[in-house]
Amino acid sequence: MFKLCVLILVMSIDKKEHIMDVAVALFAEKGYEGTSIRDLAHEADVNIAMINYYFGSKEKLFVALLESKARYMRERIDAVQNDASLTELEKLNQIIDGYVNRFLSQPAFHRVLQQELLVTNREILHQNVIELFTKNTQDVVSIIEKGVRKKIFKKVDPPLLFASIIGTINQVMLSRSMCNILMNKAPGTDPYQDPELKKRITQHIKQLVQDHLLIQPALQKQK
Amino acid sequence: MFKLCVLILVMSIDKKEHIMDVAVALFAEKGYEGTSIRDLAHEADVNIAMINYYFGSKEKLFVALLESKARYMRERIDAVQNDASLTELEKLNQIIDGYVNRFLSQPAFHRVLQQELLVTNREILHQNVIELFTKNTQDVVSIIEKGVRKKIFKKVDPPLLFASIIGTINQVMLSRSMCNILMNKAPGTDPYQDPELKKRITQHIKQLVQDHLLIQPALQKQK
DNA sequence: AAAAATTAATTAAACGTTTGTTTAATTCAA
DNA sequence: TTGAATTAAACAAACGTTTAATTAATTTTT
Repeated sequence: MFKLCVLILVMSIDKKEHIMDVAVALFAEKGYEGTSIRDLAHEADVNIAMINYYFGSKEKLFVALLESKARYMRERIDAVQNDASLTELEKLNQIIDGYVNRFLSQPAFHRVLQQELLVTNREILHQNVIELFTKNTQDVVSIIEKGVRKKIFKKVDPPLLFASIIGTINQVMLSRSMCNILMNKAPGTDPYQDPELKKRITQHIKQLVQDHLLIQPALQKQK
Repeated sequence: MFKLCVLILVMSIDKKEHIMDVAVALFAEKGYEGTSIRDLAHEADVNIAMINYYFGSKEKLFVALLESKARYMRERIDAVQNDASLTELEKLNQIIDGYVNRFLSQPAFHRVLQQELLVTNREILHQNVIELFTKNTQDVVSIIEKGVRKKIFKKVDPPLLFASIIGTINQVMLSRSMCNILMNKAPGTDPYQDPELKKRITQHIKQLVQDHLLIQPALQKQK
């Protein structure tokens, strides 16, 4: 009874968004192809026809969903990059903070994105995400290279270091049960809710990057 | 004409394996749900009914495929772990070599595995892979912890360091185009064929881990 | 302000495809 | 001649989508 009331309230605000929210959750759980419109309609408590009425088709719903939620990805690194008052390491640290925050704040959507990237065939998203990723990679790489030129950083493999940063976060988010194992939590719980997790991940990555980059880590630590 | 001959030759050796090989390639490209039995039959040049004749069902084919190919994952770390003649760092280095070799040697199957892990719903594989992953995580973690106790390693976050190792490889293999960007290659080429890639990844990860773990990296390097 | 007209939202039912699977007949090999 | 391998055809179920009818909301007219 209470659930019904909440549902009606939520739906009255914006039915389209309600459908999209349910879609993200279902796609994350079953995959895009694995989720039928009937599943979605039932779970969102709307008629099957409403989905095509609002979005046109299943694929268009998917695209709408991506464009709506992917905005949090588009926030570029420009701001950080052009801030002259920051050292290269500080820039990297801020970028790490940004990625961890964004990725962990929307685990379901993140999962949908990852799924889509692993399906080479479907071109809808691939192109867009790749493009964004290219830009981000180049930005981070150029920051690292600048640090290397300044002799602040050791000579490293910049693109692969970027892969390590992103890859660490992705790995933690790959599977809920995997995350629970990594975090030494009970198998059933939802690890992404824990604010401690975010802190732990950022700390680890920052330390990892710092150790890898700085020529005299001991000295830097003291400052 | 030549292609047809090769196909017949390959099929005559073992038709079941031929179907499974084509299935891995298709699943990797389109996903399990996105690949129809008709797709698969056409691509493998066999009758649709043959797939059910050999495997019983689409799902059983999938399980057979996983069990057949996943063996390369099951090769445990025991051998390395119990070798007393190796230092903790050397053990980690060997483990890194092992993961990079195994993951990069079968990129298509690796992609299928990753896809499956991202689908929370389907339980077929999840349980098995999780179980294996747990064991491997614990093994690597205990090696790191031993190094910490021996005061060879700094006090780090062992499970997250493991996540960084695996995550880096996974990140590189997430998308062919992404890998080409990371490797600064032409967009069309297949990066996983390049033997230089394997070398570069292992080198990077080993250096990353070493920098993160060793208390005096400068001294260690000289030895 | 009430009634009528118009537009939007919602529904159940049916549409044509495609899905995985099975059948029954046929070819092949032992 | 017997059993396995292979085929084309048909199967029911599920898929995304559309239709036509109905209800709700909004605007226009009186």
